[in-house]
Amino acid sequence: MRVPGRVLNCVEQDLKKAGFPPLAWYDALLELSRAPGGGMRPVELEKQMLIPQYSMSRLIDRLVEEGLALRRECKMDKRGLYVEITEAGRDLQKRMWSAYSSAIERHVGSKLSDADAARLSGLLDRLGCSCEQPSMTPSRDVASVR
Amino acid sequence: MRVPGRVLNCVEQDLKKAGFPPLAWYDALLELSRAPGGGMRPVELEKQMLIPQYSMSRLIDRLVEEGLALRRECKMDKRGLYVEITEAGRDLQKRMWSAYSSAIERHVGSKLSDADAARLSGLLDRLGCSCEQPSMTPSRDVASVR
DNA sequence: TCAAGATTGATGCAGGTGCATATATGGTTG
DNA sequence: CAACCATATATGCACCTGCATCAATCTTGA
Repeated sequence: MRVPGRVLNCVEQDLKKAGFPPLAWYDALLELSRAPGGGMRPVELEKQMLIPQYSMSRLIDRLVEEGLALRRECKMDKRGLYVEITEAGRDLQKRMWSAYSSAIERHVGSKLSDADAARLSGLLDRLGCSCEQPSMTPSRDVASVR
Repeated sequence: MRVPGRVLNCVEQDLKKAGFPPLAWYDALLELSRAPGGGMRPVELEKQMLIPQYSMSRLIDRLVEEGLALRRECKMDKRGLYVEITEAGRDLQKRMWSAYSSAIERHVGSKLSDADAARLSGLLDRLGCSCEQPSMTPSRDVASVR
């Protein structure tokens, strides 16, 4: 049970040693860079990355502080906002990928054949279903269907 | 990569909902309960659990605070100490096991056949090797073999 | 034997995370 | 359209973690 966490941790360490921010930053920047127009709603990002709402809020804080993304108002829904990746953000994402990919190769790729990696991935997929994040909404009593 | 962490997290949540402390407490109590005389050195525990030294130091703090273990002086090596599990500790470990095992069944066992679980375990084992914890000791230049 | 270095364990501090809750806006229903 | 509930995001607080470092005690080599 502890192995995957440690492997992921090793990858994070490699990134840190290379002077890069945590993997969560990469994930967010990657999602944003793929979004049409380079922007999306925090809620979307949360769902993609499967992290809790407050965690996303703070991640965005940090990205914005570092000039990697910016918050724009959302005209469709005034409760929300759009997060938009900046050029600096796109650039960092690309530079991180080189360190990230070599870390993956070092800690995973070099230890598993492609076939084994596929088997592992398949087995883990079966574990993953129905393992939801608390979603942070009290989500009242689901008993009554209205 | 994120699936195993989330599964482990689900198990932790189940334990918490049942009013139990974190899994790390269980692991430590289990190791201690198996030690001859119910006691061992923190350094040993660290190696077993693969957690950093300061983390173990604080885990012991908490176990002792809760009366689950106690620190005894180590006559062989006055730098160190012995951690000894108490009756309350043994009792908690046993009670946690029932919640723990059913959580494992719910989040893992029910999703994988025994054969698949064995396959998964085998694949993960291959990833695990050489993925060491920083061991917290500056561990000078390993270059010179003396 | 003694100084230099290694090992054991603890801890102050900065930063991250979860929980609960706040604020603002949207949606629905009677 | 008013009262209510839902959704989107932010934040105060307590706790946990990692890092760096400390003090005390071994160990070793000259």
